[in-house]
Amino acid sequence: MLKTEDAERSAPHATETPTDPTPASLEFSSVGLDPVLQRAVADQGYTTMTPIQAKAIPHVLAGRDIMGAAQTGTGKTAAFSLPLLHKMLRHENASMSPARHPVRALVIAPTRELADQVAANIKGYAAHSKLRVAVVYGGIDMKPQTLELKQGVEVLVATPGRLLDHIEAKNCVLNQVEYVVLDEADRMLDIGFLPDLQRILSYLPKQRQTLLFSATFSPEIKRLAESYLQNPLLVEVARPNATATNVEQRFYSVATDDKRHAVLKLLKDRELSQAIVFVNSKLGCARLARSFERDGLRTNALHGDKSQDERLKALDAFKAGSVDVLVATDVAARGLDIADLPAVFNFDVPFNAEDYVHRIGRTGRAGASGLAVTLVTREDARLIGDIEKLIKKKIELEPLELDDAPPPRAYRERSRSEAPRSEAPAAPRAAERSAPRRPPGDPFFDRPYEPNPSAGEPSWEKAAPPVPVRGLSPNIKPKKRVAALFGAKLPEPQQETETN
DNA sequence: AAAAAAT
Repeated sequence: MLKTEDAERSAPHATETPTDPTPASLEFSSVGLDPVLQRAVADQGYTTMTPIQAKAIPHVLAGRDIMGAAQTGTGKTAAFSLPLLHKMLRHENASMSPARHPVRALVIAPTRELADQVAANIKGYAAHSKLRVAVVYGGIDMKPQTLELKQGVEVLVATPGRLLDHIEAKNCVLNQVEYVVLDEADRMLDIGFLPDLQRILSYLPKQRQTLLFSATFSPEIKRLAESYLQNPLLVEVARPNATATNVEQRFYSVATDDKRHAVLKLLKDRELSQAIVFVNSKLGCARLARSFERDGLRTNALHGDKSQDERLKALDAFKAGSVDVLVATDVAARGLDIADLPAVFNFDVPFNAEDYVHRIGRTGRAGASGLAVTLVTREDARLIGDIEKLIKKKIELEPLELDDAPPPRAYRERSRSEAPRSEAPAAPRAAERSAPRRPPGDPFFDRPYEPNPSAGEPSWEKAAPPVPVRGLSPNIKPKKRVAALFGAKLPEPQQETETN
């Protein structure tokens, strides 16, 4: 969410929706939220809505099913949680017995950390109300969660696996859920999550309001999503898959063996106080983190093979500034809100272009500026082409001049206790002394993708027209549709039973 | 070529 002065900087590239009840102004006070919520919003210093909030809140209040697309870091969580909380406060469910405590709103997220964060935000908005907000996810003891659920919660935030555990253990009652939100909806609907998601949805009433939010929506996912929505409305304030304009995106062509060196050099040259370095595999993540540690950087690894305790600690330490470099897999790609993060590195080019958008969305949040560096090897040409097409921006590959010296050892000399964290890492002396013998490297390959307007390909400036959301075509079953979408086989039913 | 999410 943006504060007043920031709001104008990220003016909406509005895609008008015909039935759009645009609020009178961008002030939170103009949409008539319950005073209890307005107070909570004010507590956090917010007065002005972001574009996605201004556009989505009236429709959510009006009870519409929504597919919401807006760039990363523009306040999607508040866009759905404030109006839902408002409705829950206004409409006390008279039929519900006070002895039972049915969940009324369910929010599902793709990672534990994101579920945690979303729950924390919603708790903030609900702070002055009596609504109870809980979060459940795997990797930690189930008992405290069970206890909390049994005492009753109105808003439940969850990751899919643990939620199913609780459902099947009858720890929570979901047959009176009125509102469902899929955060990072395109991820929740992808092949890996879909079976769990479908099972969860099968426990919910058909009659409900469903909200889908993400910064990225492929046309295929949009179509699939329709089958879970009733008379849905597409709310978008930027072309889907758009990257934030306040993030400087650089692409350097480097040799695989030079990548580590390149990160160290750029950290120094750009005087970056902190950065997330994304890698594609858990093993690579652990190795790179260890290597940075040997170079004297304060480093943590964050990936799915770490214990939940370690994961949370790594994230907290990074947020607190006691760690400079967080090496992470795509577990950290989506949704995480790390205030004032100056830079994101793609040590590996992500396999999915969508993940590129989400990764770099960790910087430049709430209108701040950010730097996104992607290291590109010759094997990555196709992936870069995919990204170019997705974000509809021309990608200029640049050479990166590396010193011939070995990766800087001067980092080692920097003691952990000295050197305030705002200071840039110490200069690598060896690197400074030796003249660069390597000539400035040429990009390894030609431009991977040039738009061809005569072939109907979009030009960089012109955003693709918004895709209208139409009704579900009833003759295609969602499962089949997914199989068709991905050209892949769905998990065989036997595979599930085999695991016992 | 992978990661994530239950144990």
